[in-house]
Amino acid sequence: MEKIYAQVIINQFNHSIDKPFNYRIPVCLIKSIQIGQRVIVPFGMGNQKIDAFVINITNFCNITEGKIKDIEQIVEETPLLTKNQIKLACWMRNYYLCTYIEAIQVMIPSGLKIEKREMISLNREILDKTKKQKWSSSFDREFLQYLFHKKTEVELEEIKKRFPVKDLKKQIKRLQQKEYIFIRKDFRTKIKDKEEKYIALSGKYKDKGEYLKEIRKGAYKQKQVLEYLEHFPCNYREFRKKLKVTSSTLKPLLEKNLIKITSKIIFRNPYENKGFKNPSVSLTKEQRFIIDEFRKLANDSSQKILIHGVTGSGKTEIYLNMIEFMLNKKKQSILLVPEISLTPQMIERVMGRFGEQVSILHSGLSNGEKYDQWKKIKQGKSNIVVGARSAIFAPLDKLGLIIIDEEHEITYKSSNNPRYHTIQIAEKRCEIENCHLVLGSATPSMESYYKGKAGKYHLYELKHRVKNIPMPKIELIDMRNELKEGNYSILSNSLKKELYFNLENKQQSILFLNRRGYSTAVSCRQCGYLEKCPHCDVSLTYHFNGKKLICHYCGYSKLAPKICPVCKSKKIKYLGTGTQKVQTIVEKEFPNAKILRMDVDTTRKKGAHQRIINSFKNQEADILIGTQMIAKGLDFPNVTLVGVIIADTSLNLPDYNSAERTFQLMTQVAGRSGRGDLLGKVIVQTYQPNHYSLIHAKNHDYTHFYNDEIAIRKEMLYPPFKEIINIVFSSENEKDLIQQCYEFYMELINHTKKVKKDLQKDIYKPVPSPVSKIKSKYRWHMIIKTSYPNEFKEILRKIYHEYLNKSQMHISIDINPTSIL
DNA sequence: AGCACGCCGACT
DNA sequence: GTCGGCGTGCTC
Repeated sequence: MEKIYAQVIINQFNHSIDKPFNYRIPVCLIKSIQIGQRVIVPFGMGNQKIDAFVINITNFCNITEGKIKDIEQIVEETPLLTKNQIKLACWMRNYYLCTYIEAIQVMIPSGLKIEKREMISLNREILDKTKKQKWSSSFDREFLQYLFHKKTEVELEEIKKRFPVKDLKKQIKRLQQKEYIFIRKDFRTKIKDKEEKYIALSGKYKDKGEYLKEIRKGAYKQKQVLEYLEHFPCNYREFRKKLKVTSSTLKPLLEKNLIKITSKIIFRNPYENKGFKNPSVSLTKEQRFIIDEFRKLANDSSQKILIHGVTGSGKTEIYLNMIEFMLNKKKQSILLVPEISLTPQMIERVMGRFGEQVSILHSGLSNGEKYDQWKKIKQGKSNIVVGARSAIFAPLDKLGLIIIDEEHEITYKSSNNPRYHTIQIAEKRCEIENCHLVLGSATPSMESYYKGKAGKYHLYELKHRVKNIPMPKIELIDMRNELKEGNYSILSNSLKKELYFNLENKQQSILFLNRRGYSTAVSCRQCGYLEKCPHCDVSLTYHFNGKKLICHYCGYSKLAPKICPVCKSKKIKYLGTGTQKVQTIVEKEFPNAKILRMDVDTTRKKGAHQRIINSFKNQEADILIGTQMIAKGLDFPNVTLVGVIIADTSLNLPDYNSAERTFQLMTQVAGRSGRGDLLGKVIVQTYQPNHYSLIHAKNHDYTHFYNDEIAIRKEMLYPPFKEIINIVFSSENEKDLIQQCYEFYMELINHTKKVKKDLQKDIYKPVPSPVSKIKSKYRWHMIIKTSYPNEFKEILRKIYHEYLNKSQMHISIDINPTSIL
C-alpha cells in the first residue's frame, strides 16, 4: 500500500527546529488531511504533543523509516492556511531571515493560537487500594487530598496558585509515575465562536392553551414563563433578567419538553447599525483618466500602479471605483490604510459604498472581533477588506486588487519579527496570486517614486484638488533671527501674531511638536550633572504632572530633584521642549484661549483619543497641541493655522531618511490647515530655514524635493540604490557583546570573501547603536549596504544560527530598515 | 523551546 | 551505592 507523508512546520519558535518535519499520515486521516491544516503531532524524544501546520503532502520521503512518527489528529477541518499563503510564508522566511513559524503566525488571527493545558486528576482506583498507606510526605497528603475534593480534573495553572512550590512540576511528575494521578494534555483555541442562547416554546402543541394544561396547578411562575414566551420568544439572558426566573423554574418545563433553549453563533460586529451612506460622486478629469487607464491595464496580468496625488485630490474616490470594477469582475480587494483608528472616515466611506461585504481588520478590535472578521473573510463572505498592515495577509481567495493608501507611511513596516514591509509583501502576493497593486500618496516614498520613474510602476499624477481649494501658505521662520531680536520664547513673533488673529476671529489653530513631556533633559548648571535613565542610555524627560522624570524607552520614573544629587546646587536646568511645556507657555501667553493637548500621555485611556478629536471638531477649544498623531488624516474644517514649533527635531535625526521624513511630516501637518472654506496658513519654525526639505515643503514641490533627495541617496549609496541590512546585537554584558559582535563581523567577512570578490566592502564595522543601552541591555549594530542582498542573506542565515547557539547575545536582523536608530 | 541522556558531587 | 545538579544535543 502506498504510504503518504505530510511535511509539517512545528508551532514552536526556535531557530534550530526551523524546517519541515515529515510525519506519516495514519490511514484514518488520509481522506481528510489537507495542505494548510493544523494538526497535532508527537514531537521530540519525550513525544510531547504539539500543534503544527501541514505545508505539503508527499508519497515518499528520505527519512529513515524507524524515525518517522504518525500525525496524531487534525485540529480544524478547514485549512487555516491557503496554498498561496504557504508560498508567501516560504518566501518571507528567505527574504526576511525569519522562521517558517514566525511567517505563518502573522497570517492567522492570534485568537486561534492553541493553548496547551495540563489537566491533573486523581487515580481513584489506586487510592482505594492504598487507602491506609501513609503518604511519604506532607506535600503528597495535602496535594492528593486537594485533588480528591476537587472531583473533576484540575488545570495545572490553578494548582500552581494553590501550591506555590518551586519544584511543583517535578513533584507532579513523580506522583504520575507512581500512578497516583493522571495528566491529560488538552488543546483548545483561545477564542471561540461566540454563542448566544435563545429560549422559546418547544412547538410541541399548536394550540397555546395546551401548554398550560401540562403544568402543575399553582405553578404561578411557570405559567408566567409560558405566557411570556407565547408572545416573545427571545434571548435567554435578557429573558432571565426580565422575568427574574431561576433554573428551578425552567427545569420542569424543559423536562416536559414545553420550552426549548437553542444556541446560535453570533457575529461580533463592531460596526453594526452604523448606517454609513456614501453614494458615488462625479469624478474630475484627472480621476476619470486614472480609472480608465486602470481598467485597460487590469485586463492584463499583474500590474503595479503608483498614484502621486496632492492632498485633497480625491484618491479615495479612485480607490472605490477600482474596487467596484473588481467586484464586477467577481474579484476581491484589499484596501490598506496606515492606522485605521486615525482614519475612521475611510471605513465610513468604504462601508457606506459597499455595505455588508466589507470586513475590517485592525488592532483596535478585540481578539474575538478580529477572529470573526477573519472567519467572515475565510468563508468568502467578504469581497473587500479594509485594514492596517497585517490585513495584507487577509485570506481572500479571489484576490484581484491590493490598494495601499499613504504608501510612504512607516507603519507599513513591521517592527516585530518578521520585520516585513507591507509593500513588499503586497508585491509578492500580487505575483503569486496574479492581482494588481495600487499605491497612493501625496508624498510617495523615495523607493516607490524611483520605481515609478524607472517604469517598474505605472506612475500617475493628480495635480489638482477636487474642490480646487488652494494649498495653504507655508512660511518658514528663522528662529536664529528671533534670538537676535531678543525673543527667547519658543513662539516666534509671527506665530504669536497669527495665534492672536485666530483667537480674535474664532478660528482654530494647531500647534505641532514631535516630542512629548515637558523638558527633554534635566541637568545641573553648576556641575553639569545630567539626569539619565539607569537602564537605558537616554536622558530622562521631565513630565509636569507628578513632577516626575520618565524614561521614554523603558518607563522608569523618579521624582524630579530639587537640588543636584551630586553637587547639592539648587540650579537645576530644564532643557528642551516637549508638548507639555508648549501647553504651559501658550496658556500663559493666551490666558483666555481654550487649549487641548493630544499625545500619548493624554490618550492613554480608552476612547480618550476620539474624545479629544470630537471636542476639537465641535470647536470646544481654540488651540490643539500635539505630536505625530495630530499630523495624520484628521479633518478639522475650522482650522486655519498650523504652527510647527521646531521642525529640526526630525531633521536632526542621524538617519538616512530624516530629510524624507521631515518633508513628509511637514506636508502632512500643513495639510491640516485650511480644509474648510477659509484659506489655511502654516508657520514652520526652524534653525535651518535653508534646508532643502523645508524649502520644498514650503513650495509644495514634491518633484524638486525628490530630485534633490534622490541625488543624495545615490551619492551616499542609500536605498533605493543599495539595500540596507541592519544587524542589531544586544546583551546585558557589554564586554562579551563587543567581543562577540566583532567575532560575528569577522566571520561574516570570511564567508563573504569566499562567495564573491570585493563583497566585503559592503559591510560596515559594528558600532554602538545611537541609543546604546535599552532596558539594561547594551546594543551594538552593524550595517550592510549592498547590491547583493541575496548573497548576504544566505551567509547571514548560517552564521546567525551558529551564534544564536553559542553566544548569549541577542541578534536581530532587519532587512530594509525604515530607520537605523 | 523542551526533553532525555550523561557525567559528576552530596546524601541515605 | 543513588539522587539530582545542570551541560549537551536532538527533535521527522
